Amino acid sequence: MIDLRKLREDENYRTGITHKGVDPEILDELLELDAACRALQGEVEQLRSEQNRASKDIGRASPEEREGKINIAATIKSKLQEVEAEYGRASESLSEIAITIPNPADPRCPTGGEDDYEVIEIVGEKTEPPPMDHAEYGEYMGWIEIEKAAENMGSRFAYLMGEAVLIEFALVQFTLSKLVSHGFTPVVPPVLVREQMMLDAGFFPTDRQQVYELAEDDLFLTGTSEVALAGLHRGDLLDAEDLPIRFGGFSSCFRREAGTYGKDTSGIFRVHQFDKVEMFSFCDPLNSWDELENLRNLEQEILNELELPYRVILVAAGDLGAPAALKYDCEVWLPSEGRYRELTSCSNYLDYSARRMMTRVRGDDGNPLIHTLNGTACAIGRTLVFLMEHCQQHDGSFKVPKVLQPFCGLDVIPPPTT
RNA sequence: GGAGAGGUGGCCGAGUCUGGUUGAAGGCGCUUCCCUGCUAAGGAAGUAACGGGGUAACCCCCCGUUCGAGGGUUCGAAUCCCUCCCUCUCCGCCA
Repeated sequence: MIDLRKLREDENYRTGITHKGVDPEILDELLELDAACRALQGEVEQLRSEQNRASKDIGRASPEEREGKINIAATIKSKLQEVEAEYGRASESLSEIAITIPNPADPRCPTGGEDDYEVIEIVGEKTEPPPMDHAEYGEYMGWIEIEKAAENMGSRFAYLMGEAVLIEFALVQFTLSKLVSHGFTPVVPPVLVREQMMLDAGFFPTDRQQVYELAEDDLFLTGTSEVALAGLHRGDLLDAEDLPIRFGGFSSCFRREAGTYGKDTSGIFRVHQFDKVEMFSFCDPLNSWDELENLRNLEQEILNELELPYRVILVAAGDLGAPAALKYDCEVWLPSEGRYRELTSCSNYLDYSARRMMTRVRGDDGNPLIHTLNGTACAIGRTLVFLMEHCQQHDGSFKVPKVLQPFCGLDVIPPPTT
């Protein structure tokens, strides 16, 4: 959730929000409600103070005096109840709007939408399309079973099979061991969370239609382990010397992919379920921007070691998710499509999620909210897509990237003999 | 799924039956000071968070909220009532 005080005091904060495409009128409305709320809060608190005094007075009073004093307190109470009801209504409509306001975009974000990204860095060479795209190759190698998945589960599901599974686990081991060496604690988090968790992590209400819901149990399947990881320090007051606290979460991820009809329909580029290793950092607000660069460096290191050609872009304000203030995407060259496609990303949420989570750091001058950051270490399914195209040899064999070989015991996987 | 017990400040733990200066005894821990050749022991004081407001600003002051969460009863709730969440014990079931 955004910082209402900053919104009314800091012009830059406001423009950061409008850059995300929020109508300024909504912000004005919000500020009016906020002012009204605070005024009412003052009234309520003053009346409550009077009432508290009156009640305490009754406790001290002699039995003869009580009747009269109770009457006095009762009239204060009825007045209080009126104002309280009004305040309740006001603050409810305030938070109803406030929760929908995205975190302001950082000034470094390019303005505009999806196509207005800024290219930061290009690594490696664009390559020619291989004989088969990943979907064809996956079927050829017996790694991806889509037809049976479609019959059993519907569209956008796949069985991952054979050596692809070994490579998946090699990717997990490879990235997790790298993260551990950088001070990340590995986590296998629950993938079902309560609605409150979704709200507090900053995913609801904006992304609600992307999430699978188990209505019977008021639980939601997470689209990324980030959601559960964010809750790992709910309500905690942390010591600065313990920060940053870094977690590497491994989990399956579930996405409804609503509104993507017709997009990426072949293969496993975009499916309802995939596995992912995610980085998450609880960071001192003083150096969260450095931490973002750390996460980006790690992502690039992983791509470098997998020998994938990619570019890094700075995502434009209008294309950021609600909680992100700044986001880098690493886009890998997909030869069959002749374009870069998103594989990993990292972003700084600043205090947007921490505000609802009430995760703070002990300070000399108050206890400020910590900053949370997250980044993809390895989106496994999609990484396999890129590997299937880049490591595919002309004889149909698959050359396992060097860094993965120790983790799966494979170097060159021959094509099927039949 | 069935039966029972319980959730109080950084931690432990009273208070709940019998509602009233209880933001909450006591202990531990922590901070500062004193004592001590050093350490240990001992003595003194302090020690929650969040929100709103005052102030040029604050280490300052005022007010409010918080005893798992949300409602209710009452002039007044940690204490009484309802709903929910969580933890523990026993039984059942189970990877």
